[in-house]
Amino acid sequence: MFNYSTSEENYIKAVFHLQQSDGMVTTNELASELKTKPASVTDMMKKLKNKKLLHYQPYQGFRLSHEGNKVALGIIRRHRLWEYFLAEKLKFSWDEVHAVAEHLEHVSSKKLIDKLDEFLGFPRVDPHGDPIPDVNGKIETSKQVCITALPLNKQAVVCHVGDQSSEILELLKHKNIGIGTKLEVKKKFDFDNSMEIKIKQQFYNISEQLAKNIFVKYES
Amino acid sequence: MFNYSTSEENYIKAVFHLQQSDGMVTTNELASELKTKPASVTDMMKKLKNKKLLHYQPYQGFRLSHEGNKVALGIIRRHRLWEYFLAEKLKFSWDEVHAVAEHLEHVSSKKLIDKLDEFLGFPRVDPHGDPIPDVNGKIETSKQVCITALPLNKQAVVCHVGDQSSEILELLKHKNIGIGTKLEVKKKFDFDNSMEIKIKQQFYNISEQLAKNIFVKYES
DNA sequence: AAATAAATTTAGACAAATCTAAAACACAAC
DNA sequence: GTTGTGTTTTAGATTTGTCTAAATTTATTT
Repeated sequence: MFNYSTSEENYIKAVFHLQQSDGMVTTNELASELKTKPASVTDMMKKLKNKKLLHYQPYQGFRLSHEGNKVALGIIRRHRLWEYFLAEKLKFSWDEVHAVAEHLEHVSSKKLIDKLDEFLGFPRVDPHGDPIPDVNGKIETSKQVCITALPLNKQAVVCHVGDQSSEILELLKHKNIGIGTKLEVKKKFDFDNSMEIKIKQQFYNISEQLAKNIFVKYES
Repeated sequence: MFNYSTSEENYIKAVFHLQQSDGMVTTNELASELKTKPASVTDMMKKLKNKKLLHYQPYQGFRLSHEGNKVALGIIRRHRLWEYFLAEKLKFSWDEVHAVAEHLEHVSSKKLIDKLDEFLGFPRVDPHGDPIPDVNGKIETSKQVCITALPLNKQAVVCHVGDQSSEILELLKHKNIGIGTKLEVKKKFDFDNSMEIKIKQQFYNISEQLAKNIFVKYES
């Protein structure tokens, strides 16, 4: 409907992501997510409140309004479609798509995005397994499970990776783990919460930090 | 090498285009091209001079330095590759590509552009017939002729359109004129410099303004 | 060569987005 | 219920890009 600056869009997107887990988002959380200062966050939150994109009472944290959520889903749609395009058509590797998509997502032409969607064949998930909102902002919520909660010896398929930093993606590439990879948890160690998983007859050791970022669906 | 703001890039691009015809570009020319005020132009010219992208002595007009030209060609490469992508892959019509490419051109990832170029099959000209600079900024200069200078009854092929406004492109679409269209000038009228051209057994009347914007190559 | 007109530059102001440092607030601990 | 700590907000400054209005320079005309 309206157009927002690159900066506004980045704040909106960050609030959207943080409120998934936290419900209410705080100033410090947002500042560290966006690598900016708390004072800057407050300034922007006032602005977005004026534009009715979020609910915010001083000192009480914030969450997106209905309108704010719609805007966020639009940005996420653009981001994930570009990621898909970069990986699928331009053959970017898994860990490179995110950074470039961060820029492309701010080019906001509805027609561009809808035609891109069509050109790509209406993909449902991006290269990290995250669902892509459709034209109306509807997003698929699949019941995925973190491998820390997976029972032993149960076959499952990687469908999502939590973190998007190039560090984690580099590590996963090294261990041959990607979206669609079939795996089984063979052992869990209580000492450090690390685990051993099996992929194609090969065994790998996974740290707790890494495990927390790998999500799977059961084989269907 | 370095990164420039969207605003800086727009000024650089505009100077590049204006100096093709004029040699030396003036403050007012640039201001009207960019729909801004002369004072803003002066401010930006000082900045670009400091960055050694252009030659400029107060009151003497300006032209791009060697470095400035290289930067300009990079921007033009991005713009025209995106235009080609939009028209060829996303099926945008001729008159829609320019506006969207204006935004995409500012996403400056060398890898993105080089991979896009490869994906598109290294096209040589954009949908308006303008040549696309290669990775090294080299640009094809073809000896094209404006139809105002075309002898009567000589077969020629449209290869370029001067103006890029959606108005002119809409008009051309209506008359079935596009890149690759074969035409012949049948008559010129001295009164208003309008002319009659023939396309596929059909005759069309072309105003002086329009004729000045249509460029052709002779049939080969 | 002086006067006038046009183009260009300067000076000062403003909006957006950011920052630092100081003040205000919330809340847990005593 | 006062105190203290950490969080959040305010106040004021900065940078980028823009503008208006005034001053300056260049060009034109007589």
